[in-house]
Amino acid sequence: MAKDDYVLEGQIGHVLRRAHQRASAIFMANFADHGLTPTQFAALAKIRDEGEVSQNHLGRLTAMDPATMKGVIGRLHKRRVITRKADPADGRRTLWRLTASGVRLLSRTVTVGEATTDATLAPLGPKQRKTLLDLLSRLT
Amino acid sequence: MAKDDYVLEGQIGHVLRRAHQRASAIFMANFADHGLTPTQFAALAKIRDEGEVSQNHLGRLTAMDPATMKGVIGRLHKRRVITRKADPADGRRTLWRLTASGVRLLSRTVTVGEATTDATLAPLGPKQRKTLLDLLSRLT
DNA sequence: TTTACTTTGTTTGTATACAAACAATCTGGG
DNA sequence: CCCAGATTGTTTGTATACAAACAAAGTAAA
Repeated sequence: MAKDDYVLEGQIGHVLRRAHQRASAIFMANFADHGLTPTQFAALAKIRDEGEVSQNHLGRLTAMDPATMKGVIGRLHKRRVITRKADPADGRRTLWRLTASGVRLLSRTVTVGEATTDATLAPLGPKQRKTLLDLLSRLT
Repeated sequence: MAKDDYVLEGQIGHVLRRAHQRASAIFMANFADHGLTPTQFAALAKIRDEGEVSQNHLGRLTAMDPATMKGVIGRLHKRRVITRKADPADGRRTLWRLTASGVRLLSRTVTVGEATTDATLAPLGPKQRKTLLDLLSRLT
């Protein structure tokens, strides 16, 4: 194998980047009416799961950098779908929770999220979908 | 299945995002000495494959938006690993090719790229790697 | 040839994504 | 109690990523 036989399309990083691009595009198309990005939706869903959660902890749950999390939280807050509260037990923490509007937005979009996964995985059969999810999870 | 049974970890978009994050992190660690990002490396490799290529066409080959391509090209140009040339046959086009320095940089890093793919796929066996690549390719 | 459409590259604006440095706060060990 | 070290959130800077709007240049059809 010569040094210059490098084929971009065989590199897992490149293939992952393209697959993620495609998934994001489908997501954005499906959520256009709701004005939510994939990370914003992920944050909303996790906040609901937790009920109340600090900014950094939410970042860990959704795999977002603290700096990235700040931006995502800021935009959700500006839209009034989440509210902040000081943590009485820890002066450093800000606790976030859904507003009534946020609860409505989320319950309105959960099915859209599922449709998005379905559309993204459309080229694969049920067994292959499971295999893909499984293999991808193992990379983490 | 109730509306609020949405599990973030089962959404293909989220799983792809995390896998891509991990692959990028491994790439950046491996290429730290060479100061190349995944997209910059992809662009270099494709320019070498093509010999000479226009900016937009390179973008299609590497799956990059024209606006994104401009930034990537600009940074590679600033580093003097690629040079521009007007296309004599089409006044709109800018043709890009590797400089001698770019050729050296690429031949020095091809093995690093392969090591990166290998490290990223480390949790999987040979057969599983092939399956993953195949399934991901089909999503595109 | 003239007009309509397309392609190429640029610019602006928004949204991740992360490194690095920082202040405020909390925790555990002595 | 005190202090070293860790955690939380912020800020700055760099690098994708893409929508939208645009000017310049090419193409094809009438």
